[in-house]
Amino acid sequence: MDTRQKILSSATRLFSTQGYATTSLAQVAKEAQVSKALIFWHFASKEELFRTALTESLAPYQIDVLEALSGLDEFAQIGKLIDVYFEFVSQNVYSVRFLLSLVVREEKNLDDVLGRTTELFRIYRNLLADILQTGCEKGVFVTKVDPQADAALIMATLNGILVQGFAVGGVQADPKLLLEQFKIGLAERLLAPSA
Amino acid sequence: MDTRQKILSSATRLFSTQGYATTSLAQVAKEAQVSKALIFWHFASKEELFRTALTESLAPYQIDVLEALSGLDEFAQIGKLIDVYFEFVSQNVYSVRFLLSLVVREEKNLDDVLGRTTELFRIYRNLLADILQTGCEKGVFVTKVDPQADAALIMATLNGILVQGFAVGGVQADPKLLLEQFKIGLAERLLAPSA
DNA sequence: GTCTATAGCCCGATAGAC
DNA sequence: GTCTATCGGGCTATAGAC
Repeated sequence: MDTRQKILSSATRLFSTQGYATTSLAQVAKEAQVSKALIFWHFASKEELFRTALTESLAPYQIDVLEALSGLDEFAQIGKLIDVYFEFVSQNVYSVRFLLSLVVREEKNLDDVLGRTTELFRIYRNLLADILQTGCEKGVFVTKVDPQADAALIMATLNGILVQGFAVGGVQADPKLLLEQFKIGLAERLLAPSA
Repeated sequence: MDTRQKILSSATRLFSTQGYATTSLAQVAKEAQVSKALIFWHFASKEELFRTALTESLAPYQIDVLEALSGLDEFAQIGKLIDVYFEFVSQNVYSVRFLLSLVVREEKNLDDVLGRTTELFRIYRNLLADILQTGCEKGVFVTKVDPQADAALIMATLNGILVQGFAVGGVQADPKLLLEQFKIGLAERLLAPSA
């Protein structure tokens, strides 16, 4: 890994756990094992480093899940989608936590960076809504479904489980367990008595 | 409002929107219309100001909902509990957002302050679990229920909706709408075909 | 490209007058 | 209780040698 990348990955890790203001360039330099001044050779300012780190850590974000869904019935597709979402989050804890902290605080003007995320979010939700609608039309789901609203609700639940997973403090249940419980609930609601 | 309170309320507002590190005492002083030094007369350090602000804004947190629940059947109780939770959050957006940001970041050693919150959270969840169990035993809920897990799941969903409400960015649906959708789903699952 | 050294600023905190 | 003035330190960013 070249120096620029070393700086970037250190910056990403530190910014994501400590936030922008709390993280000093001295800290980044130390972790990346370079001098402070070198950071300024690669990046014009702390802010540019921040934006670059954020953007690059966002770049690999994509949900190409379509092929994984083929051959499954609509209910299994939803289950798969949920699993993919959580696998994705687990593998990107740092930047997910990072983005979440940006959302919770009203930090800086990051609408441009956050835009990429909300777009992914929207795509994912629409995918979910499509599956719900198709499953409903096909008769796979017996219950009446409001595709858009229910998709948004599923996303909300997933995010809720996710956030509870962050609260290391104590009360929270195991996210994996909650996830399974959630799927059971979905099955009971969507597939209903007959199934 | 006396000076100490002015300082505290300015601090709460600023800390909650900007975070601890990003907020300077100069800023607090300016907003509270006092001098920086005066802050140090009332509070030993920035950290003490922070903890005091947090604790005091947490003090009114209590969910005395028991009387509001009496006379309702178990399903209505859950609905009521959900409404109360959201009303509560709506009326405390600042500090809720604040606490959430503390959870998302691994900021400082706030386990003591956060403890109060997690305790409330646990109480609320247990209340929910109790109602679920009672409703199940009474036969109000037809579906098999795992009280603890399902209660945690309901909490997760509520929090998820809440977080999505924070993401002002654009995609999110109206929290109130999601909430209604959630209740419908609960009804379909818990009360089932007969009811 | 990488370093050391340092300028210049803002912060938290203190001293001391009123 | 409230202020002004100021300290020591850490920060971002720059200058300049190698």
